[in-house]
Amino acid sequence: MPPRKLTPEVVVSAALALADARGLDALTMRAIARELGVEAMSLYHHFANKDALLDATVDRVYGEIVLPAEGGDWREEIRRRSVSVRSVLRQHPWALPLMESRRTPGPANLAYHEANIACLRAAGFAPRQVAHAYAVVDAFVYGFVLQELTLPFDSGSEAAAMIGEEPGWAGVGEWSNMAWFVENVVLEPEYSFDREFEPGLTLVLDGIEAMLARA
Amino acid sequence: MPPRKLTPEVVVSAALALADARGLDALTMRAIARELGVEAMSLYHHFANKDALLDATVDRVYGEIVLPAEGGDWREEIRRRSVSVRSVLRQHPWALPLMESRRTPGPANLAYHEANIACLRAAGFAPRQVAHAYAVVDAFVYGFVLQELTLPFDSGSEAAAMIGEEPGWAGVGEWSNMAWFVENVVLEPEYSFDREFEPGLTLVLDGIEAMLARA
DNA sequence: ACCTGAACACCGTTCAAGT
DNA sequence: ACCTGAACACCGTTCAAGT
Repeated sequence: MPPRKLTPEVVVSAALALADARGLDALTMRAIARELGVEAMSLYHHFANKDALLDATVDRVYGEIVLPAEGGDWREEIRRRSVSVRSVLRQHPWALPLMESRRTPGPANLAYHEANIACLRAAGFAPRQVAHAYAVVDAFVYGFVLQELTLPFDSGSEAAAMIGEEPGWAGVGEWSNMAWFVENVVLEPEYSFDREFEPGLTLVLDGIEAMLARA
Repeated sequence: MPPRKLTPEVVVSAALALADARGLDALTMRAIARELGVEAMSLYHHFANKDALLDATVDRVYGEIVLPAEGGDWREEIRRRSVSVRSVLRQHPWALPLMESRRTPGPANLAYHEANIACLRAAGFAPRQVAHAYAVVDAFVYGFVLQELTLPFDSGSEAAAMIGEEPGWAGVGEWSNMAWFVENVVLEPEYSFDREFEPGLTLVLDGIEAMLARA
């Protein structure tokens, strides 16, 4: 790495690239510094400590999310930004675990919240309706990604391989219902957990629409 | 700590208690051993490495979840287990971040999946309907807890305190919509993010019911 | 102002040694 | 079989020192 001038932005970029390439465990102060051709202690001139650097790195990830527009069709806007959240978190799978521990929202995080509230408010949602809608959509989106990232298999074929390994896994008895599920869903050639996202999101958006209609 | 006979179960109990008391960062092999009146290296006689110990500890948390019964009203069963998942994860706030990184489900985790599938199957769900319902409910529940644990404030009064600290936070301009939201929702005396759980869960369960009706 | 290098108090884990 | 103690290669972070 050429010794570019060290700024917080440059440090965060290096941290992001390192985490993407080698995972969260590899994200050490020494490793980030090495990537920048500098000593670990130099980073402390730009960030109070590692936590502050992680806060800034997480906020950079927030900055990649496509924000909903104010004044458009709220359903389409929220749908698009939900797809974007998922896509960003899949590009940086180390980021979600990190987000849970940070409690000091950065500017991009705040801008994200601002845009979402603005979108729903402009669409005529009452304050309480914004609270309900926002909570349930975000819960679904974050929770779905969390499941995706944790899943021990990505597709039917990988699941089949996993079952092949576990001796007697699909055997009747203790886990007969899982066996039934695997056989009739997971092993279907067109199955992929991925595909549960769209119908789930639609279900949630339908629910919000129904809530509006009731009011 | 009296030097009880060391077994995997005893070690996991110590790890759980330590994490509950002092958080995930305090959960080191040395600290767990100290709690048991033993040396760090003794733990390696019962677990291959720290990861294996964490796997077992996470599985113990899964074991605390109240499982849905097979044959009851699926809505009530799933509702109750969802409330239980949330309650367990709030008792062990360090567990959720940990779950994301573990990819080898333990026996309690498998039993949890088995019971959920059994419940929906017994209620007459087709395989594909089980997949949809399960994905969307779990996404909502895990995602909601994730938001709860990450939230920088727990109640309106804490939010008010936070806003008081940030100079010009509620000022118009850049974050006017957040200001509107805080004023009209967060600062309402009866508001608490907690309360979004029940309506959100109801919305999701209603959506599943509607899906069944359409089939 | 910005970066360094040695040092400190920690980690997880190895290995050979004790009982 | 089960536990120990020293050691190794790491951490984040301090501090005093360099430019």
